[in-house]
Amino acid sequence: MSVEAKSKSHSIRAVNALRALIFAGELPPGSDHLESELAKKLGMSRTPVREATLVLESQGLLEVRPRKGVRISALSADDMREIYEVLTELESLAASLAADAHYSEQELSRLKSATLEMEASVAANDRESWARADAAFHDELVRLGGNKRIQTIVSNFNDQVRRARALTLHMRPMPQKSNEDHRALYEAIAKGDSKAAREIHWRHRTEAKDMLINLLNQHGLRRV
Amino acid sequence: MSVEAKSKSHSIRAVNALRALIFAGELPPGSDHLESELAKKLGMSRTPVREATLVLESQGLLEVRPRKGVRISALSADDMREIYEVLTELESLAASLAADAHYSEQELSRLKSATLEMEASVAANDRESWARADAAFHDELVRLGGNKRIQTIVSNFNDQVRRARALTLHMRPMPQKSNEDHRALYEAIAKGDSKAAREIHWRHRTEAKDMLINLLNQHGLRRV
DNA sequence: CAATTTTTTAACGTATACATTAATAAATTT
DNA sequence: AAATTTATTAATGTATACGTTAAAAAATTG
Repeated sequence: MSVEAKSKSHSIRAVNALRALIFAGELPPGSDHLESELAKKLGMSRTPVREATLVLESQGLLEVRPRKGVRISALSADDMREIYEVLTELESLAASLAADAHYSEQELSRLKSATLEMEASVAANDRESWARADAAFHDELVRLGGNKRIQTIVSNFNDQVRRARALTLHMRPMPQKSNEDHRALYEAIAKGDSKAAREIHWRHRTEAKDMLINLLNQHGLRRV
Repeated sequence: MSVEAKSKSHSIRAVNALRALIFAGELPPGSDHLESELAKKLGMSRTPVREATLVLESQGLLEVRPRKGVRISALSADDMREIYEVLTELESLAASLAADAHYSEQELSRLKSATLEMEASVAANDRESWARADAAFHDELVRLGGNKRIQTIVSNFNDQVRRARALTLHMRPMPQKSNEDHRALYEAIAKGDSKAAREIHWRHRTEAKDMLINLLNQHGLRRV
């Protein structure tokens, strides 16, 4: 039995299933879908589907447009800039908080191992594996920050830009510089230097934002 | 006919009505309420009420606890710290963005008038009026930042700490220093000095956070 | 034929009936 | 009487019926 099928309610299963369909590109950005279609596709009635769409709308993944169906969100370069501005700021805060927490090496081990994985991935020229380690690094960073609100917001926003990241992953040069940033950030956190941690990550994210937006523009990806 | 009654759907009216009941303290923090009770109170069926509770849950105002009713969120001092950390960071970013936008005096007029109102309120020893002007100032600041995502998050978080602010409004000394901060921030934005704008507002919010948390602790307000 | 009005259609919003299931109470056992 | 099992209750989760209403299609008018 799949994980989804174990979920208590159809409503929760609908949220997970719709997210999965969106991330898989089966419900592409900008496309419209009637409640009844989605209900049929998910094998349930409209009620739990409606509830799921409200939740996903509040997370910015789609928009409920009465009588026109739900529209899967399509982000412009400007939307991307807005989201990255917030991600930059909140992750930098998390980095600063993590440094102030004075974690032991033991407690920072997952952060460390993510940096090692990234370095190995770059050496092996494996972008997919690098992207997974990069995501793990950022997740762990935010977790170490210890602020649950930041975790929730960052998680939502990462969902929203997931497609754009996937699209541009193979357009980028191998992230050599990025790995140096991660290592420097790790050191700052281990030393408890919150000011440095904040600044290193802020620059790191700002550069990533500019890179992403330039790539989208260069490749004529108006909305993703 | 009231504004709420004009709203298209019962579902939207339920969201507004429940928010109003929460802010008015009629649904106090920590209290539980069955869907059917709320439906009866709002004069509609459970369906739109359920939809409203899902929306409000995603905004952090309540928690849906199956078979135990919805529980109105009660924030601890630590929750408050988390929320203020995020508010501090995002409003500071908004201040920085506003400065970078190089607005004209005309465009900054509402920000200016809010500072004047605050000064008049302090002179008149009128805390309620000061609080309204302060809220207007912060709203306008975030609006001038121009980032819609920041506006949404800040608005949600302000809703969550609204009760705590109201509770502590009359425990505070008259906000003399606060007005000086606002004036300095206005000047920094008018000059286009984004670094100063960010730092001034960051300190301002950090001090407000410490003040609020101290007041809650001193007065034994464990959860609000 | 264009513009307007009327009619039709169908998607949504809501109420309601019912199935499900967690929590409680009652009964039974030890 | 305590512990366990069984039965009951009631709140939720879901499906469905139906009224409402926006959009589309058809009919009418100028």
